[in-house]
Amino acid sequence: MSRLPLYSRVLLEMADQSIGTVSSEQLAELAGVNAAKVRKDLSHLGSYGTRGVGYDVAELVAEIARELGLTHDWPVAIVGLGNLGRALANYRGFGARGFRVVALVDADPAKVGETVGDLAIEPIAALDEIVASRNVAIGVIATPAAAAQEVSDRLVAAGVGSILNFAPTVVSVPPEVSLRKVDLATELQILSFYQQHRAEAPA
Amino acid sequence: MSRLPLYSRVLLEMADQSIGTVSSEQLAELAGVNAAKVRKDLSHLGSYGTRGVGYDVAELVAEIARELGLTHDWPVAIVGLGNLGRALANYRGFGARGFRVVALVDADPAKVGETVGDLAIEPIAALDEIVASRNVAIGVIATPAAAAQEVSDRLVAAGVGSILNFAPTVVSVPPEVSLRKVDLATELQILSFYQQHRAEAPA
DNA sequence: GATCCCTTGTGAACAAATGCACGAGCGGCG
DNA sequence: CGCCGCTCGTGCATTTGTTCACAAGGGATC
Repeated sequence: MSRLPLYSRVLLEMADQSIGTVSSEQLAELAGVNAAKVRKDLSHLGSYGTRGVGYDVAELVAEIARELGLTHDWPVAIVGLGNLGRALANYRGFGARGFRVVALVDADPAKVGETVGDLAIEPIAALDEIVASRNVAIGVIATPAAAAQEVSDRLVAAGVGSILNFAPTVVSVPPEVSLRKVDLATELQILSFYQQHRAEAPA
Repeated sequence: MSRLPLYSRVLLEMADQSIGTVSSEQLAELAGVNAAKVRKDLSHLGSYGTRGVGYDVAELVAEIARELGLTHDWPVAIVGLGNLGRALANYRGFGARGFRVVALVDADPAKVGETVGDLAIEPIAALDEIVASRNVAIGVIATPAAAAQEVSDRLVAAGVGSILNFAPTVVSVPPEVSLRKVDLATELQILSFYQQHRAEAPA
């Protein structure tokens, strides 16, 4: 389920505060979801709770990390070093747990060679070689919309298994490749939608 | 529905190409969804299609824009001018359609006064006054996780109607305020999840 | 103006996700 | 050692969202 990362984060905070045990009720409260949902989600991982007591925080953190595949590093490549790409490259939380940015790629020859964070920007022609030699598993697309599909195709052809798309356009990938998208414009428009409807029909 | 922004984008591209009319089938293809879903979504806006022909692109664009509240500008304030906040402030697609960044706010006195894009960073103490005088409708939180809830509370207290949260933490808002979140870490972890499970159980 | 083709709009089947409610089982207390 | 209170795990009802299938209806052609 897609709520596991959320639980993971909450549980890590609890572990920092040396909290040893947590009930589904507390976890639900902190994660902003229903308690039954928490229990159902966690029961899919197997049975890690103790009736009458709750869940062991450390054990649950470990179990979720294992389920999410966070026990080993995933090499990440960022394609497109415009505003957003640079911000992502410098973003610390990125590498925080399990994700290591191992390559920055851009199509603009003027940018190639430039250093962002502690990596040099490489040309897109080298993409195949980079993905293969550094075992890149996840490709991040931060290019303009027009380039997104082609970059995606090249990443997939090079053997990337997952793509995170920030470009404001629909990209298609073969079914065996995972795709997630993050779209600022869409998010804003959804907020605008609610705002608009509140204005039209005030409570 | 949350698919309207997607349709809107596809339709705008079509309008650029001087395409006058579109069937639900075509639109579905380009948006990567089911044709029946497109029709059902659009039927919620009222009846704007012509049987046997399809939908008029220009008319549909206008109708969706109206529904989404994109016919007038929404003033946006960005709080937190770290890596991500700066990228957002410089992001052009932001202001592209209906969203105008009217204020940049940061808690760090060292940053106040600095110019990003064409706006000066203002102190967080001025938040109330800024929101009120500039009619800020949407607040964007790009602060560290620890500050997110407090910033959110202040934005809400100041009268903001919608919040877009980029900080990797759960923030709660009163029910009359809309909240969306964008969380890079979560997206990566979801990709990691699929990657992990593909590795465990290869097709 | 009648016929035919095409696409919409929608009712109904289907599927997925959510939430409730309660039985099962563990720990603590007397 | 038995009872009691607490919390997990889960079957079931309900809601929400998706998909199918088809009748209704517009436009073109003759």
